[in-house]
Amino acid sequence: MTQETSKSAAQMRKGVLELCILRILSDGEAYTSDIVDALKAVDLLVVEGTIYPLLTRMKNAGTLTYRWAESPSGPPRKYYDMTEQGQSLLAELETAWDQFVSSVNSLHPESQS
Amino acid sequence: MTQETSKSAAQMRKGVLELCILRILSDGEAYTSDIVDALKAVDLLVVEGTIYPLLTRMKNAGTLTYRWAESPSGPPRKYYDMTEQGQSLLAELETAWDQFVSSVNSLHPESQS
DNA sequence: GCCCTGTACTATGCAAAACAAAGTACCAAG
DNA sequence: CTTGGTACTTTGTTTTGCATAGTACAGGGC
Repeated sequence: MTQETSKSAAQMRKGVLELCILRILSDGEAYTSDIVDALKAVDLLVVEGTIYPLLTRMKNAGTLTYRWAESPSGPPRKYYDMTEQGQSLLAELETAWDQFVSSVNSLHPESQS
Repeated sequence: MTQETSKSAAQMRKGVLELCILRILSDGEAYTSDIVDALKAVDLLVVEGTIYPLLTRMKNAGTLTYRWAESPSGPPRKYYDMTEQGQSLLAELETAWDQFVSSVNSLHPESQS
C-alpha cells in the first residue's frame, strides 16, 4: 500500500467507524481495547487518538452508555454498550452504508466488471 | 434520511470521491457537469464547492489532465481525462475500496446476516 | 449595444473526523 | 518505592466535503 492509498484508506474510514463500533457492540458490551482488537481483526486499523474521542462523542450524543469495571490485572476499564437510540442509529447507518456501497459500485467501469 | 445519517453519508463520501471520479473518467473524458450528473445518477450528491477543488487537487497531483473546449451554447468547458498515473491510482483505489468494504462487512452482526 | 439568464469555473472559510503526540492515572510485580 | 504495562484524556494538526460569494462567458431579448 503506497502512501497515497493509505491516506485514501484513512479518508474512507471517516463516517464509517461509527457504524463499525455499533456493529461490534451489537454483540454485547465491550471496552476500548476489545473494540480496537475487533477492528484490527478485520484490517481496520484505528488508533487511540481516534477511538477515544469517537467513543466519547457517541456517548455524548446518546448513542452509547458506559460503566466502569475493575480490570483483571490493570487499571479500571470503561465498558460501552448501545442505548436504544444507538440501536435506531445502527439500523439507519446500515441502510446508509448499503446504499452508499451500492452507489459507488454502480459506477464500476463496464470493461472491468 | 435524518440529519444524523445525512451527515454520516457526507463523511462516508470522504476518501471515495476520488475513486468515483476516476471510474467515471475511465469511460472517457468528461467535464465537471458531466461528472456531477454521473454521480447524481447513482445518488451520490456532490456540490460545486467539493467537485471543483477536488478536480483541481487531482490535476495538481498528476492524476488528471484537462483541455479547454468550446461549449455548444455557453462558456468554455474544462474536459478532464486520466493520466497514466491516474490509471495506476485507479487500480490501487479499486483494491483499497474492495478491501475496505470487505473489512466493514466482516463486522456484520451474525444475527442480521 | 445593454441587460438578463443560464452555465461554468474560482476562491475562501467552515465543519467534521481521523490521526499524532503528550500527558494522567491505575494496577501489579520486583 | 520504582518500573512496566494498561487504560483513558487532552490538544493540536491534517485532510476533505460543504457553504458561500464571486468572476467569466455565451446567447437571447429589448
